[in-house]
Amino acid sequence: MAKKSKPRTYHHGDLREALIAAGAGIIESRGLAGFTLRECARRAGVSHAAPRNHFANAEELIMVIAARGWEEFHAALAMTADKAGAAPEARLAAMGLAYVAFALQRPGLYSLMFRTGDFDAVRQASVRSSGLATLENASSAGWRQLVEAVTAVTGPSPRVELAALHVWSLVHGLASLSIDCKLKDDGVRQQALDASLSTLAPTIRAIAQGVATAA
Amino acid sequence: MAKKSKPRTYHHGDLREALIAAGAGIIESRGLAGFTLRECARRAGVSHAAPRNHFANAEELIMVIAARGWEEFHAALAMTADKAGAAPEARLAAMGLAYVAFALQRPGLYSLMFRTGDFDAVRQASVRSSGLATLENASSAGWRQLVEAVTAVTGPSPRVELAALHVWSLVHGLASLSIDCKLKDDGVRQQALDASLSTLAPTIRAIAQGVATAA
DNA sequence: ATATGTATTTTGACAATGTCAACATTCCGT
DNA sequence: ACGGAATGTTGACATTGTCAAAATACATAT
Repeated sequence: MAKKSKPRTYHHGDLREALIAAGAGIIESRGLAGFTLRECARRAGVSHAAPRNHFANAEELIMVIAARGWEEFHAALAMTADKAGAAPEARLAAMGLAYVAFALQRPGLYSLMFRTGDFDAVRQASVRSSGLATLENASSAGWRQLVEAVTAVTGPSPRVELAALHVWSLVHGLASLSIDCKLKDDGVRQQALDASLSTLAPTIRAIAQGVATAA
Repeated sequence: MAKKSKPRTYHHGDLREALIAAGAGIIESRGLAGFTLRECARRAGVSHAAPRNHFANAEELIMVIAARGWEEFHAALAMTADKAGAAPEARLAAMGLAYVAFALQRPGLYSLMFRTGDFDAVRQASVRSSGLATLENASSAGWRQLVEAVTAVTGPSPRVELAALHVWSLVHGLASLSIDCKLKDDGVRQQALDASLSTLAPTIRAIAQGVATAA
């Protein structure tokens, strides 16, 4: 009498994953504001207090979902980086495109990933939630990935991180503006993204070298 | 028996403004997640259902607070633009600094302003809430302001809006990353902002002209 | 294989919240 | 001064997150 096709470990199949999936679905369709622990339980076919055995509170489940988002995100970017050739500039541009594409394909998840979370409250209760440690791991792994791609373009420099931050701000800003409906037109967004990415290489070289580009 | 020192118009002083102020205070201190209509009422010293006479629902009050945020934001940027000299590049850089400064000084309000809101649901009930129309007004006024400042640097071009979008993405991205704690170090942020702004002029000229900058 | 302990789930409860309807109070124009 | 309209209060209801206690299914030791 498990849910469907998962006569897994215990009583009900593995509820933990079911709850994560349910929560992710809610967040994708209705956004974080529509997230409800009881609705997750309903979708998983269990009683309203069942989630408590797997997550100390609602916030913890949300954080685990965010961590999964980071993992997926990181994996998508890594795949893009692999597929793209070795040409540094093209690779960086491809990653920028993939970045924004991911954000627009899963706006709810992406927004959640960047939400100011109550990390401390969660760490306190995160002994059992193995997925939580990966949140900062996946996040910082993505950052290293970006720094690497930028370094390939600029060459080594103590200011590479500033250049990488420039790139990150640019793509994150464009993605956020698009998601938050401040930028509605798809065509304009595509043009803006292309334009920004095509001018990226000289800019980050200038930042890495610590001088302004020549006008 | 009004609240404190405002024997204003009606029964209780003007509750509308008191609720807006209370809500803004909550959002600044505890974030949008900590916002509660009943807490607003408490802070204003009225009963829990009193807000209903001024706002159809909680969302409407939130939207009005966001609209006020946009007005303040727009005013702050306009003042900066006025103070800065006529030199286009310096003016644009000053606006960028002011932009990020505002976002960091009022992170709760700034985040709220960029939240994906349920505009339609509010418009439906926004007959009486005069402040709501200003939300999109102030937002688009800020946009025009930015396009103008960018045009002053690039000269007129059909692609000016793409360049302006580049600038907006950059500062919004940096501000968002800072607020969301993905960028913790203040010194690094300041350096990154300086670096990005100092390379801005050539980049947006390149975008406006539709060609990549020379490497 | 059976008994016992443990992990998991359910049930029931409580406080807090948003929203509504009915009622009470205050204000304003006539 | 009076009556209607604006404003505020009270009480209620459904929903939610969280907790404690009881009930259930599983796993392991014997």
